[in-house]
Amino acid sequence: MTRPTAAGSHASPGGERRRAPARRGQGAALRSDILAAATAMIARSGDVGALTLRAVAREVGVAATSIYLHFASVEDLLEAVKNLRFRELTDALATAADAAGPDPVDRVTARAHAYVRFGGEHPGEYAVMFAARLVPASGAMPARVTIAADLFDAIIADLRSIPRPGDGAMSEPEATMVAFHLWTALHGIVALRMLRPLMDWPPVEAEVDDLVHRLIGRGRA
Amino acid sequence: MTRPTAAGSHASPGGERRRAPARRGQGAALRSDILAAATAMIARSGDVGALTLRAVAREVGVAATSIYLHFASVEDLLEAVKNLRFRELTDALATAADAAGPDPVDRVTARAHAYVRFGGEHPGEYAVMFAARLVPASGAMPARVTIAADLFDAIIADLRSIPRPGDGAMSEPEATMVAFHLWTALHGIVALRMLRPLMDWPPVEAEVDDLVHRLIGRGRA
DNA sequence: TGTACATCAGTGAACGCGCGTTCACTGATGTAC
DNA sequence: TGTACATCAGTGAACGCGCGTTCACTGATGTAC
Repeated sequence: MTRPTAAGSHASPGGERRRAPARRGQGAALRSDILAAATAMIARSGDVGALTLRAVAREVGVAATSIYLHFASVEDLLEAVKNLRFRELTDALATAADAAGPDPVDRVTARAHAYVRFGGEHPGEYAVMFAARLVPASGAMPARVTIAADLFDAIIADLRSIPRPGDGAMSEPEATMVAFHLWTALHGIVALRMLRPLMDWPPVEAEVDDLVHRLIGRGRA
Repeated sequence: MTRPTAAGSHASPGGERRRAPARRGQGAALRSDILAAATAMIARSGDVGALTLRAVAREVGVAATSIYLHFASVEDLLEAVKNLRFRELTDALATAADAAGPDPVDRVTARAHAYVRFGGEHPGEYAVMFAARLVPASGAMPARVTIAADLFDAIIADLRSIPRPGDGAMSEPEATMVAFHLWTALHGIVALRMLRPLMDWPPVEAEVDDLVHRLIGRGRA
């Protein structure tokens, strides 16, 4: 049986799929192919160390050196993947809050559920987004930090507009503290469920609901 | 200047320290030397991938093959290190609870502080303890799981003995849920402070105190 | 309309490195006779 | 008291592998004249 040749690629003697060169002016297409392949590999492994330049090149069906046409190094590529996924996460939270309507408790709860849903559905990507060397290579703040700051402010604003009869609204310091609690606790939920899949965790929706209610100072649901 | 030769070791032509062979019957000494070196390397890097058999052998001052005298593989060695550190963490929590006296809120709070203190003081080891392949290599439960289960039960017992005037003690399901909240939130605090050292986090003691009070249903401290 | 040339989108061989693991070997030190 | 031997605690060379990165090169395609 002769192998059919897919449009835009052909089988090499070794059997690997080889990507057809882009048309003139379409060189940037390789860049997104590389990003997509790197993301797929990360999604599978959840391991920063498993993302090697040569493995990405193999996955894309391109010479290892071709990666350098678009990324200066493996770290560069990894940083680009992280930023894309980070944007995706913040977008998911914003969308969830919008869909939840005007009630601040609903909005905060919706974001919390969206956060753990993202982590649960993209464990490998989530792990890599938050993976880091203990000693960071450069002291520069990545772009995603400011994106996260906006999100943080939006959550604090929602927390402060929660009506608490007889107790008054949250102060800014209190809301900030609760926002930190939310983030750390949700990260813990995602991370530990990922790292300890054999534990019998409570149902995740119930856990998040109960957590949010306790943190914002309401009684159990 | 002739190099002085340390007791129990001598300098090789290459300049590396070389460990003197153990005396007869003392072969197990190498095992603890290997564990100590592996722990030190992990403490420095916080990265499972950085722990290579050859690097450990270099650190100990021994031939790479000598590792095999005590560990079947790198994974074996890593597992041994993890179990040691895990025992250390659970011991620290038990000690903190004992020192806190009989009040259940004090005991839970003391354990929470001990947890984040352990993580803050041993970030590399903590990271490795909770590092895992996304797909675990073997389906077998490590020994540390049962240790953790005992600790979990102790915390649940403390939570259930917290007096709540007018509300009654926590039910077992409620206490279990709160124990999960505590663990995930504390893990989040340790992990995110480690992974995002440039963020301006709140003072950790205040964060933990506030978190514990919210989770157990008391007002702010 | 032709054609020389510049540019684009890559390729392929080679480098030196550190890795886990194997294999047969080596000294020193106890111990049985 | 000697001495042969077993055991202990390692060693050292070698293997094949995948890695990041370098370097000079190659076709195809557009474009100026």
